[in-house]
Amino acid sequence: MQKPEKNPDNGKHGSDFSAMFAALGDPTRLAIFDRLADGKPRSISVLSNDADMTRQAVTKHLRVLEAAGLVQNHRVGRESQYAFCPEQLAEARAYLDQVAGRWESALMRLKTFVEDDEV
Amino acid sequence: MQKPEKNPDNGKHGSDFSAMFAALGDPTRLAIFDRLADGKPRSISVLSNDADMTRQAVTKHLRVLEAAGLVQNHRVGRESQYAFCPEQLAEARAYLDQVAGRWESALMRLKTFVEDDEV
DNA sequence: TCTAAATGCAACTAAAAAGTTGCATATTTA
DNA sequence: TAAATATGCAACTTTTTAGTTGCATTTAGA
Repeated sequence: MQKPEKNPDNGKHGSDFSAMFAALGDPTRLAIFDRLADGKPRSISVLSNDADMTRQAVTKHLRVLEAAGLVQNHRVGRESQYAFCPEQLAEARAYLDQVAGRWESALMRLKTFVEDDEV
Repeated sequence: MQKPEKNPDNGKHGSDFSAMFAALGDPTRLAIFDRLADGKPRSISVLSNDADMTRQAVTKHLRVLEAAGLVQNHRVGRESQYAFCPEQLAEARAYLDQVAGRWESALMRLKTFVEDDEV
């Protein structure tokens, strides 16, 4: 069987969100993101100190988080500080809320249907 | 520089959540998950019909979602139906809410600090 | 100014993920 | 029962990701 290639449409639902979830989908990155949630910006060196990997690896992770819009970077002196960035987090939450909402609605419709059927 | 290996501790924060985010971090999987949120179980064939890839690829994606606890599977006759599973979604939402809460608290403390300083 | 600290860049390796293909098996249904 | 449908398993290729290493550059400080 060959590659089907059916969908000529694009855009729609949460296809954009997958990149953000992917960014959070690595334990190291999630740990960094979690840590930065206290609002204090931290340099690459500081963030590397308690990671079990090299500074370069941490740098790459930070760039992935930055590309996903989850953290922001700005250079101060010789160091590069990364800080929490709440907008994308809000988007992710809104998306998951929306999915959960659809699920709840579906449940509700089912319940109503069953009740109507029982009368 | 060698592998640092600093952290002998384990567990704590959101390290478990990274697997779930990783499961949602693929566009195909997120699309499937999103689609199943209407509560209707669907067979592998049905889900494969509008994916631009083979049935086997979709099967693998479904197993990843299942391993993450995001969907459930049960065999009916010759077909294998996958259905939405809300528990893990709730966990993800709760986790993101908690992170957002920490961020808000940090903001609040900063605001208070600045105001106190201005008096 | 000379050195140490913080980072960047590029090339590389290794491992995991995504996807395909071919074939076998179970289940409907004509 | 024979054909068609739905799936499973295993081997394989390709692409991406995670991580390291070596070296160059920039900045802070003694």
